[in-house]
Amino acid sequence: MGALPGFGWRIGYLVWFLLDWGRLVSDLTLEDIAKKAGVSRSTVSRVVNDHPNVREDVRERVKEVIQSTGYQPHAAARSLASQHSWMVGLVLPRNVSSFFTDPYFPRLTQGIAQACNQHNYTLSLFLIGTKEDEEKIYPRVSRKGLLDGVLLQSDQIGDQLADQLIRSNIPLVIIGRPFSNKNVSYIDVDNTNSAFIAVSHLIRLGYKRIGTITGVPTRTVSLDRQEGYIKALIERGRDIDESLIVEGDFTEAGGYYAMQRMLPHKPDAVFAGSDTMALGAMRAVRETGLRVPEDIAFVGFDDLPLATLPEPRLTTMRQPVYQFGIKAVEILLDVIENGITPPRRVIMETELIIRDSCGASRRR
Amino acid sequence: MGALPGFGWRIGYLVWFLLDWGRLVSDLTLEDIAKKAGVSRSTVSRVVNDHPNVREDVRERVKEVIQSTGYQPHAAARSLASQHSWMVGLVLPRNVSSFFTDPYFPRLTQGIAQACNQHNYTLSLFLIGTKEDEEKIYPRVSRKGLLDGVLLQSDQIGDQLADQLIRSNIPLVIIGRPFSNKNVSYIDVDNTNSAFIAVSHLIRLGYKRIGTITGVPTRTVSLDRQEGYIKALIERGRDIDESLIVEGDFTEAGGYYAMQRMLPHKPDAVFAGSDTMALGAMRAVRETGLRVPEDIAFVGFDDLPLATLPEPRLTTMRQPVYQFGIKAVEILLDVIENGITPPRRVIMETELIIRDSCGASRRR
DNA sequence: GTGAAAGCGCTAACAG
DNA sequence: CTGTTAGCGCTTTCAC
Repeated sequence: MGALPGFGWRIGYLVWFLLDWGRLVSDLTLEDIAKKAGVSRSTVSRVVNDHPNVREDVRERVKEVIQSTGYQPHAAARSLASQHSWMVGLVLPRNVSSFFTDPYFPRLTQGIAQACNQHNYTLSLFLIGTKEDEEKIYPRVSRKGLLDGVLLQSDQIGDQLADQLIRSNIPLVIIGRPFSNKNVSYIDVDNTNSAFIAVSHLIRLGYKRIGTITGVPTRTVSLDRQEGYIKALIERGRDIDESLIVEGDFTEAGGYYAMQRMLPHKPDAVFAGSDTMALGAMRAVRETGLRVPEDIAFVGFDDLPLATLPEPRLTTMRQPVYQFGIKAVEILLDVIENGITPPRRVIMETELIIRDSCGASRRR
Repeated sequence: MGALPGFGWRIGYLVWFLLDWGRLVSDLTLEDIAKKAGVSRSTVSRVVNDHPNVREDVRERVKEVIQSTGYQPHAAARSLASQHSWMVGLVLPRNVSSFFTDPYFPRLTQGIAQACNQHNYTLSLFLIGTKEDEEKIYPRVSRKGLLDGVLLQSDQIGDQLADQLIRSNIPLVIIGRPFSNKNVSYIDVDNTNSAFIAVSHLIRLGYKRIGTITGVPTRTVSLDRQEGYIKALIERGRDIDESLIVEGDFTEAGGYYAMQRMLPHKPDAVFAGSDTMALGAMRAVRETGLRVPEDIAFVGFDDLPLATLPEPRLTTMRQPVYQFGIKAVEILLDVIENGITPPRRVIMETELIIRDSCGASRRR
């Protein structure tokens, strides 16, 4: 080919044509850049990856060529050669029927996405919608050469995926307290203690018949918060009235119906397992003509933006949902990049935000 | 090495040790499977990819080996060789401050994720959080060898990313009506006509001072719905009262404040640009002691689950948000797999869902 | 500091 | 129908 200058010229012509034309603007390879900069592939690779061993002027020259051509390394090629994809997966389970009903998950996702942006990782989202999805999820997530690590929202009891992922040894951080796995990194708040504090607050305000709306009983978050509720009552020598413990499902509607079931048992205060359920419950209360907090006081959990909106602003246990996401990614990347082995448990702080719905101001 | 049987044995030993041990369970390559099945790499590749040209019994044998070893092809290697990653990106812009406030986006995302699962594509999520993200987003999304195509929620005026992506020639489907680009595939509803119908409904019910809460004026969806509102009024010979057109931002709080600004101008009905804003607006109305729909009637837009919850159930223009996601993926995969070139525009159907907030029942 | 060379694990002609 | 042979574009020793 070197013997055919005319041919070489035609190639050049073709390339520039394509360069001006769109799609192929950057269909250049390391090789091409190397040629243009008068160095070898290795050197270009080094400057692309910020390796130290490159003379400063050479580095500059190469960088200029990269700039002017808009060269970008081929993601798959790089992954294959380096065994590192710079991608992490976020897996959200099926039971999360509340995914688009409860702002919790969007908020969490936002935090995670933000952290991924910051660290230049690509985020893959695995939403498990159907039972079939659930069965096919493991191979999809664990496929070799796809993800460097995975974030799994999993506090479901008997979560198979969590077990499989742990066994697979892929870097993993669980969001929420896993039910039965001891040897995983996870991030959570102390739900039991937080609930304890929330309910104690209601007790201190003098309420006598304090009920609770729990989440689905298949998640540790529900169990933990319920446990905190019970502990708080017992610590003050109160009896536990089963009729004041009703089950919701973390949705607004769930809170609404749960409250309808609780109302006949005359609670004077309610600790709801989430803000969204608290909102639904308060709606049920209003519909019967009762007032919040005068007739029934409320404390929620989450402190999502919606908590401050409705008329009696919601007293609630704030948990740093967005920060969950940020932190979870940080832990995961630490494992990925530094191979930290011992599982880490991170418990984030919660804070009781006292507003109107608990009646604190009027009870003073 | 063939001359050192002892060494070979040790290798075998090592492999089985690892096989039992977790992470490396599937760190087998095509080559390994080929060896175990007594065929060549190509043949294994063929059965993995369901190519027809494989004898039935050979196919069975290979499949068995694959089953028993839990072999999975290496994603990056496959992408590199086939120039096809089986990944699509979903890009959600920054202006979508409402991402975790308005259930619209979670719902859309769900539809997209569902469709990706179905078609065995991996979904990557790009949430643009900060201005910096915005600047770095194009190279990240367009990186060679990463995505087969991208879904872009873009009806922002002057969306640079959309322009860049179009020029890059990567398969692209835009969700929403792009402001200035003619040559793209996109999927949307007819917002103008839908708003027209919604407002006409209010006119027909006899309301005289019909206001509207618009979305941010930088999105076509806001402009289109406002246009429909104006057209409906003009068609009936009504004057346009500027004081009855107020701007929200697609959040509950935005609707609330917008309504507070509109209230002094005494509307008797309101067309809100989204359900979420309608909810906020209705809250503002309630707080002043006025009733919905007796004093002020409402029609919303979206028909997200929350529309049916509050006391006067919301009359609203239903748009098939989840279906958007499904359909958008289908179009995108069509382009990816069949290289359909001419841009496609898909306009989905809307439907006016009449409930209580418009006062239809009492006006009859 | 820099380049040559050997893969990473797979797909896809091309022979046979 | 099956195996051989080239790569896909990049990283990474290993010499120099």
